[in-house]
Amino acid sequence: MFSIGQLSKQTGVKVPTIRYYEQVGLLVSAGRTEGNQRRYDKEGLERLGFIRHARDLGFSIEAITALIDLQQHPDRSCQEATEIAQHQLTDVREKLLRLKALETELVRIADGCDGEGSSEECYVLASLADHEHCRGEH
Amino acid sequence: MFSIGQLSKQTGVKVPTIRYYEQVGLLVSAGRTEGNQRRYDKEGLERLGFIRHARDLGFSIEAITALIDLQQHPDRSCQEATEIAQHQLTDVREKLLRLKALETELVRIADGCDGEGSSEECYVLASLADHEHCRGEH
DNA sequence: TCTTGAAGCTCTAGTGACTAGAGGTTGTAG
DNA sequence: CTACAACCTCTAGTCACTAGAGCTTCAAGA
Ligand SMILES: [Zn+2]
Ligand SMILES: [Zn+2]
Ligand SMILES: [Zn+2]
Ligand SMILES: [Zn+2]
Repeated sequence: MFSIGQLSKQTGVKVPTIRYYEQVGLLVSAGRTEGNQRRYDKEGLERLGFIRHARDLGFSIEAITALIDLQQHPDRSCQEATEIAQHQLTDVREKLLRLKALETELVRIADGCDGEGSSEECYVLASLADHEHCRGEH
Repeated sequence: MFSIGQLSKQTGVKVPTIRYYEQVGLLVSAGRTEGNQRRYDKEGLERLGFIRHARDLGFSIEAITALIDLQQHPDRSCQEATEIAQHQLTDVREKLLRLKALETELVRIADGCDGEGSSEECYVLASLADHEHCRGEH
């Protein structure tokens, strides 16, 4: 049995975050001591590892809840799991596209001024004031 | 003079968002009617355009506040403006790197299962359970 | 057995940048 | 003059935590 602190150390998830996961129904402790402290077993440790890894990959709490739910029913089809993963991939790709567009514009904007003039004639400020300066959409 | 709704239409910023910008000190109306409704002048319209564009480029409210502050003092050096832009660019690039790593792993994960098996033997779930499956860091 | 202090507990509130809704008031076109 | 769209303020909700107050428990050393 592990205390919440030991769980935290082993997974790299902060203690208040673990309590938060319990609050939203993602991870319940195996039980409590007489003094009301949480105790976890190996299963809890593994589940927190799963949560941690999925969060690191950007999955939402809601998605992770669904995935764990699926994991608890080994005989169910995993179709939903692939759908969730596909959705997450789509999401990441959309963000990538957006950020690439931003990067292009920001390079132009940031490199357009050496910061040695007055703010009146600053290319950074002028670029922000008018999207017409931009090369593309974003 | 424009009403808040007209300002909203011209800039594409929603009415409650404009009120929110006022609340955080970004955009104050030129005045109020007898009946307490906001009225904006051309300057307000331009400033909201600036805010909108900067937000679209991912700048934080705090950064935009500093940029507008600078804009109000045409004789000041624009060094801070370039610093803010550079910082934003760095930020975007960090996010890009992270998302690219995520994309790589998610492609592998999502393509690793056709969703037709049982959740027990699902590659998606197995990959989430163990970072060892991952090709790189993320 | 006692003491001490790290670690645990609950509860509330704050973060960023909005968004939604309730419940009431004003502006304006017909 | 009457409708009603648009406006007003205020509170609360979103997401995934994070911080802090004020208290209790656990475990190791004396
Ligand atoms: Zn400049
Ligand atoms: Zn632009
Ligand atoms: Zn599968
Ligand atoms: Zn991984």
